[in-house]
Amino acid sequence: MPVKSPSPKFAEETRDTLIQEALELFARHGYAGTSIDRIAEKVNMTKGAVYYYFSSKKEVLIACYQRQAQWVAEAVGAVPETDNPWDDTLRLCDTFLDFVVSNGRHTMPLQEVITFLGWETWRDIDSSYTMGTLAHTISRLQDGGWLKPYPRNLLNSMIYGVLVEAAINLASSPDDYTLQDMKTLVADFLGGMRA
Amino acid sequence: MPVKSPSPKFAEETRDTLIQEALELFARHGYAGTSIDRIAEKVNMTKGAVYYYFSSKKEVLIACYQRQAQWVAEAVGAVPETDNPWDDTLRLCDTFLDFVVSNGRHTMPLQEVITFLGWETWRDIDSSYTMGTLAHTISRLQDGGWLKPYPRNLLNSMIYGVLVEAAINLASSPDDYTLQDMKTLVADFLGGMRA
DNA sequence: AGAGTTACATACCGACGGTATGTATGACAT
DNA sequence: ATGTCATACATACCGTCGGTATGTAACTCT
Repeated sequence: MPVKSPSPKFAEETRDTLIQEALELFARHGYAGTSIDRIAEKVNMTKGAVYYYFSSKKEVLIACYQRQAQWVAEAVGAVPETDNPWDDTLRLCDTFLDFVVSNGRHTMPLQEVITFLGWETWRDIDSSYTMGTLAHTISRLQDGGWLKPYPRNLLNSMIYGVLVEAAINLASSPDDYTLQDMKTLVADFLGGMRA
Repeated sequence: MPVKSPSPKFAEETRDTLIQEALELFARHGYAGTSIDRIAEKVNMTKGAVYYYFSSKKEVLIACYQRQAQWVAEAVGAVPETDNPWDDTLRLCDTFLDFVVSNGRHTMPLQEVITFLGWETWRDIDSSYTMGTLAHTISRLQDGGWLKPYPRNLLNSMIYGVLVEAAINLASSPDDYTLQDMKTLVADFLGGMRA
């Protein structure tokens, strides 16, 4: 069997495609339903190669989720900031839902990531991405006195939680309601917390 | 080795303790972290015995979750119905959160159940228990014109989703906020949907 | 040209989900 | 009393999977 040239350039490339293909398998068949062997097979390698790049299956999941979180964060981070933090927050939520709906087939369900990574690890990763952006907007709301005086962590967790919940429902629902229905409900949810 | 008398009375009893012990192991060590062998060991039996009562590990999970859901449904179903559906709904939510907080150590995280059973199976089970009770209250709200005109399934899914999200956060949060904080937020969430 | 590092492949282990089969026990019909 | 049959398990085994240890070809550097 021919082996690729041992240059760090090729190695990074290999690692990159590894993450990409693993993410697709995780998204389609779930974490438990995707074996390392199958990931390796998809990139025409063996299990040993995967374990050369990642020390465990969990590490593969982490890398995949980091990439996924980065995508979401890029979409959400592209929302421009105006002088009205309330409208900014609403647009951020809408953008998040738009992204998840349009990319749902190629992303891993958050609940699964949380289950297999554990709550803390997940939160550590996510706080650098989408949750970070969201927390910033929420801080603007709170500092501007737009919201009732909730504890900060409660706000971040639950607003993000509602968005995640909305995303999951949109992804798995029949055609009982539309994306617009969901956006309206999320907006009303925020409205209920307004000072 | 002595074998128990093959009477259906003993068999039901055995199945019952099997569910009980499995539920405790699932709650403490998670689904993936609990092997059938370990469940069998805890009831002084072997794997074969477990597979006599359940056709798969998933079936064990289903049985355990049904029992857990029944407990929650009993607590939530005990909330009396008054002529004010709004207050009834709020009390139902509070009762749900109370129960989850006080029994959190002995119950399986919902996200894990959803992950391993799949969204549809979970919903099929849950609709007979807590979600059923909740749907009834929500229908009263909607029929009484208390709520904005959302699609029914959207309401049920998201309100329950928020409760589940709240429960998960309460179970895994540090002491950043209190149960009362969470109840206030949930109440405000419902307030945002008021007509 | 030899030594060391890189980028994999190969072979193997233990744990686990699941299955097939054996078997002691009691119920029941004769 | 005895044979038959279902019950309630135990035992033994298989395939898969996560993980590890080791081998090895290719390239780099001296």
